[in-house]
Amino acid sequence: MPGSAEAGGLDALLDRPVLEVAPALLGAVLRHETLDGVVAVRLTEVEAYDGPHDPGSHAYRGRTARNEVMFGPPGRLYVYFTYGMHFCCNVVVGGPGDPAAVLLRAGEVVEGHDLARSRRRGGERDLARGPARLCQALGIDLAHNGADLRSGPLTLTAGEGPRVVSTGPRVGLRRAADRPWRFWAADDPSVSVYRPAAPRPRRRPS
DNA sequence: TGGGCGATTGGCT
DNA sequence: GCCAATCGCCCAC
Repeated sequence: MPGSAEAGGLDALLDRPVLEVAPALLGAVLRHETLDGVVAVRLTEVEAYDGPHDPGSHAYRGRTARNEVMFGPPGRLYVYFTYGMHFCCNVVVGGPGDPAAVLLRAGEVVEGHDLARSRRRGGERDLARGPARLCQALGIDLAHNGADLRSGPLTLTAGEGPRVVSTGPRVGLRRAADRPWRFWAADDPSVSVYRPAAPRPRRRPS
């Protein structure tokens, strides 16, 4: 099946254009081991952010303290804090100086259900349904920004992807909202709900 | 140096 | 469907 990758093939997987990497990450498993135990999530929804060419990317306006990790080597986790209360995480793609990344938007908990539930409110289906929920279920925060996903407490393992991959516009973006760079496993209940960006109120409706 | 706004979520109408 | 929570980032002044 096209796009499928074997476990351990992470480096080969990430060494491709981000628009190819993103759908290929569907089915991959992100696993986090802490003192509390282990939670692992099989990815069912991701979004591609194409560095300097993409007005929707954090890296569009160049290197800053926040997006530093995006400019580093691939295979690391880029974590950012948003809305004053949530964390979201990305897999860094592309070589140094090419700040592409794949936002991990949703997944299905495949290991550590009890621990994930203790970190989150809500039912099984909602445990990792949405980028901030996924981070919460896995216990990911800013302390994990820049973490190497090949070894250590956080690992990403390529896996078999879904039979059908759907594509559509990314969620919540005002800029470049038309680019269909969101990828998800068709008919998977753990995929998050699409919400277009809230339109900015007109300053002076004249 | 100030202020608008965000790759969101959950609670309430 | 609507909206508050909540604060760091970043651009404009």
